[in-house]
Amino acid sequence: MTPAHLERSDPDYRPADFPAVAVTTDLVVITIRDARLCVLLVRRGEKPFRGRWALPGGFLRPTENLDQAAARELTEETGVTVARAYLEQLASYGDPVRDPRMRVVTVAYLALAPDLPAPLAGGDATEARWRPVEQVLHAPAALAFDHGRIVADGVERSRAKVEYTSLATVFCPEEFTIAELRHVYEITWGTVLDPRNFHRKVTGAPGFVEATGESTGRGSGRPAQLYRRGRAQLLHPPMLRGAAGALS
Amino acid sequence: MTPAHLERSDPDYRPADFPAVAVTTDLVVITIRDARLCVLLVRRGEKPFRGRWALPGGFLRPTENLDQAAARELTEETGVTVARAYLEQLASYGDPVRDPRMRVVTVAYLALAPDLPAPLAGGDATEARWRPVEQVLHAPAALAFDHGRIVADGVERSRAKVEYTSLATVFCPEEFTIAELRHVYEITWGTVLDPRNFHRKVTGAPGFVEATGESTGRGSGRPAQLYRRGRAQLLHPPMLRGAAGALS
DNA sequence: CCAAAAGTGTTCTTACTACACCCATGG
DNA sequence: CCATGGGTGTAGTAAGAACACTTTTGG
Repeated sequence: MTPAHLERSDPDYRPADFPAVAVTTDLVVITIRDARLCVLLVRRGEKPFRGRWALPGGFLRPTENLDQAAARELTEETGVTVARAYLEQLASYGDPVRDPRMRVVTVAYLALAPDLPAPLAGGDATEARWRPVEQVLHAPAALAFDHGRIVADGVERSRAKVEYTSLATVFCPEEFTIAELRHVYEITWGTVLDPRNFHRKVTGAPGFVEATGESTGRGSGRPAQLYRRGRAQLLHPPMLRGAAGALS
Repeated sequence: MTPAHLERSDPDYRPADFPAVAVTTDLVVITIRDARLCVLLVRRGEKPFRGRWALPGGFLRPTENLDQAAARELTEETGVTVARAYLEQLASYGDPVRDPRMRVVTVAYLALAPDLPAPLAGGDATEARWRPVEQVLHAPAALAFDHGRIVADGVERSRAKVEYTSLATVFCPEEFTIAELRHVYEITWGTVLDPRNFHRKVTGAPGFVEATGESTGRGSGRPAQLYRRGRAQLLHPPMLRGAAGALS
């Protein structure tokens, strides 16, 4: 078989005729701020949808793959490195009329990050801001393009993933208490969990969290132990959010 | 705000300069044949990778969205309509050198279908065939492009989805016995399940299956009741495949 | 001492496991 | 009658739900 680099240089190998498409990556960056699930939005400085809020994103560059493009956008928009956050591909969106200029297919990524300093403005965004996801879910058409739908998909994925993975810890600082971790679940799901059963479940799940030995005295009441995230990626059995597991 | 059709015709609105990308959809069509999980492959009639086995797929057309492109490919390659099968977006793959001709981003779809007549050849495929997924997972590099990786991702998604959805029924004919449904799980997961507990769990899960009242006498032993798939999409609680739930 | 939050012990209940047992048909 | 697979009953066990109770701090 002919090596790839030879084939690439041979013009006969080009596909006959294909529709011109632009590919972008868009980011659904989710964090917890002021006890609310928030998503990062930027205000568009260009047409179309100039002045409307949209997801951060941009065109795929020639030499980078999809994951690299998303990681680059994340760092550009938030200053956060991939090491400190979590990034995974969400889904692709390619309705023919989703962008009025031309055919654009976007590969959306979901990023989960701890509470961050105020977001950076940059690129074609005149402004950047954290917005509570409830506002977006309630009025998805307020965002540019189909970004309201993408945010909804990202939030749904987040809510599902914290159930059976240890991802809830990426919303917490480096060291955190069990109560702080519980608040992450309560905010993500909009439920109230029993602190006592939650504590037992989290500390009993091997590799979920590991104690630092330190404790914190902030606030009233008995000081809480501090924990770091453990090595486990998956939770067996998962956390439960439904009728069961939640307080009535 | 300016209507979309006006913006589209205004050349000022075009993005300055974006890399030329071709977008394709590829299908991971999975079925059960001869008690094995099988994936549909086509033999390539064109360079690159001429003569190698690959996933069915093709270029996105100007007026269709991603789901429509995948549904069209599915019907073209298998003759199966979307109504009879299950189709969902799997993931997108966009490594810069995954196609030696040019930059190609593919949006892969996962299709689950009941046992089908011999697949159709068509398009640029000289031949089409069902191949046991184990062969592909064992030697992913035997397929063209990165299709081995895509198949692996599709199989993993299938195995996970039958756990908490009622999707296993799409592998069965219109009417099926509980034992046939159990075989779907056993083949998908490569485990052996207790027939008695499986029967109770499936018939006890509301909306999973509904009895037709008919029964079948094929084979020896007591005739089995026939069931149709129910309306439920999700299984609460899920089927279990791990150490628990399987026979030793 | 009291309020407040952290953390433990214990009972109740659900749901899965394992397996004995009965049912209905073909040969 | 026996073999074969379909289907039910039931005791044992793992894990969640609910909640009483103890611990440790600040005021």
